[in-house]
Amino acid sequence: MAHKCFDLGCSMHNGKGCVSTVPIFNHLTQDQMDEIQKLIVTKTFKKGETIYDANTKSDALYVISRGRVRIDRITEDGKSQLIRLLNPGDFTGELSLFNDSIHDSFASAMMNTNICMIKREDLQDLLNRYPQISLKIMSELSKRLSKSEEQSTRLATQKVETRLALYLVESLESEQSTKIIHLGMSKKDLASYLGTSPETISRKLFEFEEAGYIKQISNQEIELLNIDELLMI
Amino acid sequence: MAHKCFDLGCSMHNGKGCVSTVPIFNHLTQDQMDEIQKLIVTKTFKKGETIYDANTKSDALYVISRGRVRIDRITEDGKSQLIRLLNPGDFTGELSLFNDSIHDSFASAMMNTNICMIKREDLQDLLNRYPQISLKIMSELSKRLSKSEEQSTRLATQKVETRLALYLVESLESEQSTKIIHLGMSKKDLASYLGTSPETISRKLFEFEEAGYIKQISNQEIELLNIDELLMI
DNA sequence: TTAAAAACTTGATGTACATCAAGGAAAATA
DNA sequence: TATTTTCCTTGATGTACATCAAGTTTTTAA
Repeated sequence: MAHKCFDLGCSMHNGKGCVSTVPIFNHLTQDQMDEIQKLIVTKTFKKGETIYDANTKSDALYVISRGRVRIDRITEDGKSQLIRLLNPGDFTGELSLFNDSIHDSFASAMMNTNICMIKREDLQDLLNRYPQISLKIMSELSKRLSKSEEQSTRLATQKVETRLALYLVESLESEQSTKIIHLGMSKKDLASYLGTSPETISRKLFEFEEAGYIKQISNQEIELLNIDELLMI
Repeated sequence: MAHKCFDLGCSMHNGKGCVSTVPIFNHLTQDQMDEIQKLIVTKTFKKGETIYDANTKSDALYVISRGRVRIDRITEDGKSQLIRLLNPGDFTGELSLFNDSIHDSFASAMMNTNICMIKREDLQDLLNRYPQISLKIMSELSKRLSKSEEQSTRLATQKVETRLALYLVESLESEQSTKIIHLGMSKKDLASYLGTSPETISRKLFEFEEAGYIKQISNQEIELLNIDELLMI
């Protein structure tokens, strides 16, 4: 489970750089991690800055070291959807890395963010020498594929209400004991992610609150009062 | 580009088995392919038979050798969606293979189908010795991820009309010269895949035909008459 | 600290699409 | 070939949700 990093005070930065903290590398020996660290270029992005654009062909693996990154997709006719949020330890850039293809989405920093970049050739070399890294990447890619397909199925078959309720409950799972979830994004972005409009999010949350299922504490904080009922929607 | 195999007369079967025909293995030397072939168990499934179920934990990679396979996802409340069709050369099973996780979807044969199966331990061993195979798998997984995210974005932002038009045009790309596409599935299944109802598919195709964009030749064959207009929808 | 810009809420209205129903066509099975 | 089953079509009706609009609050930036 990736360590969540919602505010600027939080940091995974340490003397060793980011290799030792990310799941795809931190299972290696110290010597191997030191070797990889030398190949890494760390870049800092300010809030709102673009990390890569759709239709560009940047050959690198991007690993989030500190901060938070959003991935958006643009349709043929200019609409956009938020498809993923990346927290420290997560990576992106795989499509243009393994496919001689251009990026099909764009990545931007949601707060001040540090990113570790490894060039395509360097990574290929690592993958050839340490097959374990490939296994980690395949594990991560297949998990993401599964989540993405689940999202498709929900968009295809469920009402907004249901998608929202499931989203709330699943957000809780990462933070234990307390029943307060931090959306970590605006409701406008949540609407985009769930394939609906901000107005509908607003109204549905109001309905949930009226029914006693949740309590809206602040714009991005929600307390879940009745998880069982939420799951029944 | 995978060789498409729509009817029973078509076959990729040959004396060497399926290793030499599938993209994730056919770049290896003959000796290596022969070695892999020995690890493979070939299974035959009749039309309609289940290959694996959701919630089972079968540790194998499934590579389609001959025939056609569908992957469906079931939601918490019992609705289902067709999410992928597999043709010869395609593989599945990766989630439970790389993650100690159970299948989150189920696979069934759409026609009589031959499948090559490799056990988890055997594959892990191969991946350790031939890192090239991992690269092919990562390439394939990231392409599928990209397609799945694109599908999400379309479901989230586009009208049924648009999704259908795009589907028709993109179906053509695999078959050159002629402008006739073979759906390869019932309209009921197409509706499920596109996140709509069979009735709506029926009506939209009728509208496309009325507008002169397409001609419905038979239930699963459609001639595209005006691709540019279809892309403008 | 104040001004400006986003984000959020709530109401009113419209529409794309689901669902139900029932007859007809095609496909599967015996 | 006959018979059953599944699939497809077309109409009628209902609804979940988008969109527009305008006021309000929160956040950001100067």
